[in-house]
Amino acid sequence: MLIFNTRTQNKEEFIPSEPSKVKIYVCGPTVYDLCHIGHARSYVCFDVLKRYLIELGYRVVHIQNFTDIDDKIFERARREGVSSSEISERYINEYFKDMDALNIMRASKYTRVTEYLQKIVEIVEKLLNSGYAYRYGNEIYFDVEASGGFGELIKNVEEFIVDSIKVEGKRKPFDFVLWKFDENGFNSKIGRGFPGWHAECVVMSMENLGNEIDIHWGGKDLIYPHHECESLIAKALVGKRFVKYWMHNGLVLLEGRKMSKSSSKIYIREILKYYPAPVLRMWILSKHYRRDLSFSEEDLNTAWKKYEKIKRAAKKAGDEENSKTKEYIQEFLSAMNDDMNTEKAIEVVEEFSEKNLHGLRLYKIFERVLGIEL
RNA sequence: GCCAGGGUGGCCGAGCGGUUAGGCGGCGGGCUGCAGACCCGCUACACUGGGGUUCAAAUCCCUACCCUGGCUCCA
Repeated sequence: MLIFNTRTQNKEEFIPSEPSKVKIYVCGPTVYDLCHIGHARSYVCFDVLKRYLIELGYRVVHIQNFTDIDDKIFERARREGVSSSEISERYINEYFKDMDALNIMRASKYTRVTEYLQKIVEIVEKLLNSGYAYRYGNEIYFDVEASGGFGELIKNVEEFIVDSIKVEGKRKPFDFVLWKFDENGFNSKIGRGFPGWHAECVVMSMENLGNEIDIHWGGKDLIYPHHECESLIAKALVGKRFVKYWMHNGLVLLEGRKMSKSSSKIYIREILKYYPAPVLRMWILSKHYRRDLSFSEEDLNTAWKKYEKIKRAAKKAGDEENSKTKEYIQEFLSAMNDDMNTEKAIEVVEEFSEKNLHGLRLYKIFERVLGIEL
C-alpha cells in the first residue's frame, strides 16, 4: 500500500517496522465540547485506514489520547462551576456516543493526559538534565535550537511566523512550554503546575508503543506546531526519529474557511438528526482524505443518493459472480492501495451498482473497509 | 516564505494519454388563449502561457504566471 508521508511529501510504500503488526498513535480531541464534523472527518478517515490495514492482514495496535488538561477545559469548568474532571469526563462520554454512532472502531487503548502526569514530569526532568530544556521564570521551556531545530515536517516557518510569535520570557522565540508552574496545578516532584501541550503525546505514544511507531495520524492543522514539536522532543529523548509515517487529514471548511476560524461549528449529532450515519460517512469518504472538504448540504444529499443506489443494488446482488466481479474488486483494492483513495473506491462500487453486476463479495468488502453498512 | 489544491466552452462542472460528460444559459420547435412548468431538437470542437515526452496530451514531465485554503485555539 502507498501512503503519503507528510515528512517526505511523497507517497511511499508502507512497510511497518514489524512484519505483520502496525503501531499507530492518533491525536485525539481536547475534551471541552461536543465533537464537530471536523472531528468526524479525522476519525472516520482514520477508521477506514485502520479497517483497510486489517483487511490487508495486519494486526493493528491503535493508541489514542484524550487531552483532558487544557485551558479551555478549565475555562468551561469555571463557567459552569464544576470541576475540570467533570467537564472532561462528560465530553469523553459524548465523544464515544458520537463515534459509536458513526460506526468507528474502538482504539486498542484510550489514554488521558491526567494518567501520565508523572511520566511527563520524568521526561521534563530528563530534558532539563540533558540540556534540551531550561527554566525561565515560571516556565520550563524546550530548547528548539539545542535539539537541532524544526524541519521534520515543515520548512522555513521562521521566515513567516517570527512576527506573530511571543518572544519575551524565553531564550528563543520558538522555544515552547513543557511545564508551567502554578499554585493551582498538579502536584509533582518538580513543583505544582501544568504540563505543556506537546510532551503529552510523546509520552503516551512511547509508553504504549515503544520508541518507534509506524503511523502517527492527526488533522493537518496539527502539523505545526504540535507534531513538529513532538518530533523534536522525541528526538531529544531517544536520539532518533520516532514516527515512520506521518499522516494528516484535510480540514472541513465552512463557507470556505476553516471551521475553527468561522464563528460557528457544526456538531456531529446535529448532522445526525437529518442524515443517517452511513450517509455522513459516505459524504466524508467521497473526497480524498488529504484534501479539504467543504461542508455542503447539497453534497450530503448527493452522498445520500449514492448510498441508496449502492444499497439497492447490494440488496439485489446475489452470491454468484462473473468475470467482472473480480475486476471491480481488484479496482476497489487498488484505489485503496493508492494512499487510501476512497473517492475512487466509492466510484468503482457505484459503477458496479449502476451496471447491476452480480457479486455480493464487492459489497461485503465495501461495508467492511469503508465501514458503511448497507 | 513554506505546504496543499486548483486554473476546462457565456457560467458551473466531470474527464486525468487516443473514443471530445452532464447541468445552467442561449436558440429553434411542440404543447398552450398568452406565458410558465414540461417535452423534442440545436448550439459550445473548450482545456492559463511557454517548453518537452509520445505515433497520440486537457490528461504525463519541466517552467512561468494567476486563484483558493492552511501555517503556536485547533481534527
